[in-house]
Amino acid sequence: MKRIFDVEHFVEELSKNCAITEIKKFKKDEIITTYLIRRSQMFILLKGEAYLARYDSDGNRRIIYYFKKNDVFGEAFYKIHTNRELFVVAKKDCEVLMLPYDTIESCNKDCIFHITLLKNLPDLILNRVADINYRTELLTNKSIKGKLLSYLNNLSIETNSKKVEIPISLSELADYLVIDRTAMMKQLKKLQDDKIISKNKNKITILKDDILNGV
Amino acid sequence: MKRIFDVEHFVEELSKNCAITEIKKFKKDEIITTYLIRRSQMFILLKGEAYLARYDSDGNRRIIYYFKKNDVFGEAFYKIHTNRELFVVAKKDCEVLMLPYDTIESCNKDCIFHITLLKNLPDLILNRVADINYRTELLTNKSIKGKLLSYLNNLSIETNSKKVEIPISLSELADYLVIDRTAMMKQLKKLQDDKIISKNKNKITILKDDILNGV
DNA sequence: ATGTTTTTGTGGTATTTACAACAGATTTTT
DNA sequence: AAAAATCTGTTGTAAATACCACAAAAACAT
Repeated sequence: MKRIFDVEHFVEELSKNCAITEIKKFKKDEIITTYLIRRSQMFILLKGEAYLARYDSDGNRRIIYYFKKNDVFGEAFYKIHTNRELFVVAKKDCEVLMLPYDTIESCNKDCIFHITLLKNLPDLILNRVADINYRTELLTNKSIKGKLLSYLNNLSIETNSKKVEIPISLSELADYLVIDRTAMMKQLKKLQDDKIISKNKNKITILKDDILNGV
Repeated sequence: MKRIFDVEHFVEELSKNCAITEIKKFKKDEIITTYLIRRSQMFILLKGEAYLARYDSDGNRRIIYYFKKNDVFGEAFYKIHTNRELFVVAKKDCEVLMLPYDTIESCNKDCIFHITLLKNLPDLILNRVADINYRTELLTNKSIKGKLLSYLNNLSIETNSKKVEIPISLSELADYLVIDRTAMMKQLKKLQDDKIISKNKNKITILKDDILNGV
């Protein structure tokens, strides 16, 4: 497994050397940024959790992504061609590193902070891309059963174990897979009835060898 | 709209100066690469069309992405944590630039080819990310109607016109939106009955002002 | 030009899913 | 420690969707 550069740790050590670094703190539910206009800014989440969401005209919230530590975000990752505003909101108290594009490169040549950051930025971005691709692949399943089994199968491979623990709440999982929570519960029950999995709260044991068979 | 660096044009002009550049041609239906093992290679599509697909044990093909000119792809964009192989296949005859990671930076310092490429790679990647995010956002719609209207609305904003032409076949669109084609046709018909759109083949006119309202 | 493949289009039906309503358990906030 | 909020779990029902079969139109290949 590829080791991920830990921005938080690195920032603590080196940010004092750099004059233009800006770290902002956000309380739960505060808006970190929006994607409506170009800001030529990138953000790296140092602490806490956040999500990217869209609010439709009925006030319904649709969550597009959950961001975790070391995740990179900002409007640079989006085409601005939509009339609905995207918000990044702090899910828990957050600490965010703000990176204006233009100054990323223009900082003092000897600034070890920016040199190191620049060197690691592509990896951070690629890591983020892998996350997005991973989710997209889950979403290319047409059925709830397919989404669930793909998700569980991936978890199982990642942890190299048939016993997996879903790291988010089942409510969030339903959001993440873009399915109705209660419909998901029914499928989870059916998977238990069919002896494909066993389950206790968010702890799930995969009982079959190739659960993706026939999905 | 951001101008995209055209790799094909650039390659034609400069690749002769570089010894390690490799361009490969693929015939329709040939496999360009797989994502099962780490290859430390990145690919840029210069000509033609390709798609990323997964084949399940029943031999069913599930298309994850369609790649177009200037698109960057490779296993670097994926976590390798799945036991199902991903293939990139030429949809039409293709020309592909192959970039081994390690040599991207290690080529002769004066090689203008690699210097230019390196400078533009982040943009190419970000552009690809925007595409992926765009699709993910479409897929976060729970209903066929929502997916269709989001898609049409985006097309309309992009072209700044109420009359849009779907650039792919309706079959491919259904794949792209991960919905059954015939179910999609029914929704398209319903949208016409409800006077939200009018349609002739793949030419669609949006009749309402805010079609996303209530989606 | 002719046969082949792909695409568009429609209708029927079984299945899946979303939605609503609710209650107890668990977690978080005050 | 109490109150509030979130989460898990279940049920019933209406609505949406996938799947099947089929035919005409269009695009493509020989």
